[in-house]
Amino acid sequence: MDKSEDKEHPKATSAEEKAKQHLISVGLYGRSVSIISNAFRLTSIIRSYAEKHVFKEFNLSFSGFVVMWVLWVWGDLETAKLAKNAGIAKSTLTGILITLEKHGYCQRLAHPNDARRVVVHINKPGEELMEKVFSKYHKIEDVAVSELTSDEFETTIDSLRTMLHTMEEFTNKDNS
Amino acid sequence: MDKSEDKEHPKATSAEEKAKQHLISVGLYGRSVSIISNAFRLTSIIRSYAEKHVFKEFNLSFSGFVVMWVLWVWGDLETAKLAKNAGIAKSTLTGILITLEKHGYCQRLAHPNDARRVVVHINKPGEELMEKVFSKYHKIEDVAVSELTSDEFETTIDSLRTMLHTMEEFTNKDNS
DNA sequence: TATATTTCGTTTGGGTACGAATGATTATAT
DNA sequence: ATATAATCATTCGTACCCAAACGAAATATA
Repeated sequence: MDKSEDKEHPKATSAEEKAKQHLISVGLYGRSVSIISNAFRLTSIIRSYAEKHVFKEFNLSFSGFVVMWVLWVWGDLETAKLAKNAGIAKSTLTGILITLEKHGYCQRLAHPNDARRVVVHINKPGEELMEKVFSKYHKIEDVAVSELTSDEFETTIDSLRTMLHTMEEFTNKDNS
Repeated sequence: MDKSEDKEHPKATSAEEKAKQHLISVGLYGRSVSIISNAFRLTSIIRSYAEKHVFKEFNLSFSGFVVMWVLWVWGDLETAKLAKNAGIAKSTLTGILITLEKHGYCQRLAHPNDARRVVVHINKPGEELMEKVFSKYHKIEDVAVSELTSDEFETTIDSLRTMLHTMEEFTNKDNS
């Protein structure tokens, strides 16, 4: 990783510059635009690349991967918590679980005490899948950060955690 | 914006810590995980909040917003370029344009020289929409970055641009 | 012990989302 | 000129995505 301190600032893309000029012209430009919209573009490009070059050969959608990832990390989970951790609606999870079960990656189990609830369990094929898929996916993450300096790397980790924490606090306020 | 240099590093969420411990246990932990997965979580939370609290009242999906945003910034655009700039497939754009046209936000026009092509034009209601929607949406962006120090802010802008540029180069290589 | 109320996962309906096949149009080759 | 190839947006089939409605089961109220 490059450690030089006089590294050039990366130029904004033409799309970013075009957007900025337009927003200035209508009096709506603010600096936060550059951060958030570039974060969206970055995650979008990583997602579509991973879908095409990693997930596809394992019959996984991006959300299917995220669901498996949560199960892999947390172990058995009820559907409500699984959906929340995966960032999708309960109703969406139902369909994704149908697909994942079809491939034998996980299975739904009856809750011992409550017949309404369902516990989702990752199967052995699912665990073996995740070891393969994650190590492939992780290489893309490594590429993405490969040009960052050490300082940029550490500062950006902190910034993303801070922004995440700010938004989690903010979005929890109107749920109460 | 806080400028103190001895600011506490934000703690990782329990999800991030749990994931890290699991990845260490299977020998797959790498530092880039923290950046990219937190970027995904951040954009996901901003997206769903904006969908619920901003876009919904204007009958806009997130992708509908992005399409309108591209039209607003770039002006008239052929469908292929519009889809590419919006980060969606051409076939997806067809459906989104049907929805947007239904609300009168934009319209398809015949290309003057080539009957195969279609030019998409933002209508006046669409422009008025974007001024209202964007200023509301932008407030969310401002909230997201509100706890960053000036240094974090500037460094993170650079980092995101660098990562975006790295991934654009990387993903263009296998298209050739 | 009936009967509301709450709390679950699932179904439903409308709208994305993609790649592949389609059909219409233009460009190129014979 | 006529056949072939290339290039468009759209349609198709499958999967995702959400909110709201649903039905089953657990809990609270009477």
